[in-house]
Amino acid sequence: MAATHRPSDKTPRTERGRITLRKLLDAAATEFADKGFHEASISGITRSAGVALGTFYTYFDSKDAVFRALVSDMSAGVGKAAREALDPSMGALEIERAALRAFLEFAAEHKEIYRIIDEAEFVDPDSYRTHYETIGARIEERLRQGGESGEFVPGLGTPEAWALMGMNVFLGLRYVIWGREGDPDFAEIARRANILLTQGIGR
Amino acid sequence: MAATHRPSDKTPRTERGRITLRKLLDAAATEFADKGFHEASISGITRSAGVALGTFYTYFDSKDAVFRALVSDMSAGVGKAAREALDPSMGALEIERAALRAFLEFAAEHKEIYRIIDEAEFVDPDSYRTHYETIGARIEERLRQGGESGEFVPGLGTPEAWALMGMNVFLGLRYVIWGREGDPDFAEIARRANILLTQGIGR
DNA sequence: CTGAAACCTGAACCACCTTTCAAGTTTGTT
DNA sequence: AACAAACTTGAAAGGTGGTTCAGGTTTCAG
Repeated sequence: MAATHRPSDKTPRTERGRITLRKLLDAAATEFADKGFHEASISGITRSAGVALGTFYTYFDSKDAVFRALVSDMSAGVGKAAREALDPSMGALEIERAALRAFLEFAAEHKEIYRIIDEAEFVDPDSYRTHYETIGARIEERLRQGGESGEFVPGLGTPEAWALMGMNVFLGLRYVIWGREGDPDFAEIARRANILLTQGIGR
Repeated sequence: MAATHRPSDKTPRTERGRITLRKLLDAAATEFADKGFHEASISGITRSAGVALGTFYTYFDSKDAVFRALVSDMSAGVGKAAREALDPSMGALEIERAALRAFLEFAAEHKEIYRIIDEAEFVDPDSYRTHYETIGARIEERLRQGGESGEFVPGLGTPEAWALMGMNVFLGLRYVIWGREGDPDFAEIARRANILLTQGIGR
């Protein structure tokens, strides 16, 4: 079962324990998203979870441990959301447009997740890297399939996958996290990105 | 002159002062890059600069202030490097390839800079945002000019500029910061990204 | 019902670090 | 030479917040 980072098993054994753990995780997600890892405090987390300070250590070994648990949960959540938005009956091109649109919508819905995953670059670099390498590999596989079906040019690989992923992430940064009054909507962004991706910008 | 964030003028007035300031900035860059903002300590910075702890506060108001000074210096450094690599006599397409290649080479040469700028997202969000918005605006302007000259399709704007910037940043992350044995070299990466950008991946 | 394991509590411990400051040294100008 | 301003020093103040722990309460199997 969802083994944490190291053998110390703090899995709750009673219903009460499971409820407390959930309250702590939710409170931690909010606290980390609001204040960032270092400004966040265990006492803030336990206060907003409504439990005593010491209770935290019944479920986690350290502040780092709860952060890692969150990143791993959330990274899985992103993957799940992406998978659910994609339908293998769609054409390869359509899949990429749908993937970007789903990504933007998911990010808008869960901005707190994105702040936490981004901060993992500094708090828990391994998780951060794994997160992007997993997504990158998935994109690369889609490009390969598009190449086989003849919808994409053949020979697409890792560089193209990372380029596409970077496109998507930065469009998310600009239009979701930093969105401005009067910005085009997500569908329009996905459409323009898709044109760029398919036809390029050259004449 | 490089005014810091707030009026407190700590600019050195003697040669000795300028030397000490430089030693502190260099030491701070290394310390922040190695350990990250929060793990880094003022005493670590002054120790590696070879000055007493208190000397730090002759030149900076706080730990945040030295970090801000570094981000602002480095952001300017990136811009300068980019400008120097580009020659207006090149065609629009060639400019984009040269820009990416210069970016990758600069990043390889100054990995510490990139960790610091990335961490600014959490330590000094305004600088971080300004950094990317400035670069984004510059790219957008190049796309517009390429559109006017007929080398690019017309109507390119902010979304395309951010998509292109994201491509470049993620290729840097993957091939410079996380580079692996057997990866293609920067010229090859820039070439493939350029093809993607120009012709797209559609058939 | 009963006892052991699970869970909860919060004061106190403790390690660490930023920032201050009063006293000393060096630099540059008159 | 002489003085003021610039600069340096490092001990200590002052805060913060992660982590521990001994003692109390709740849960649940037998």
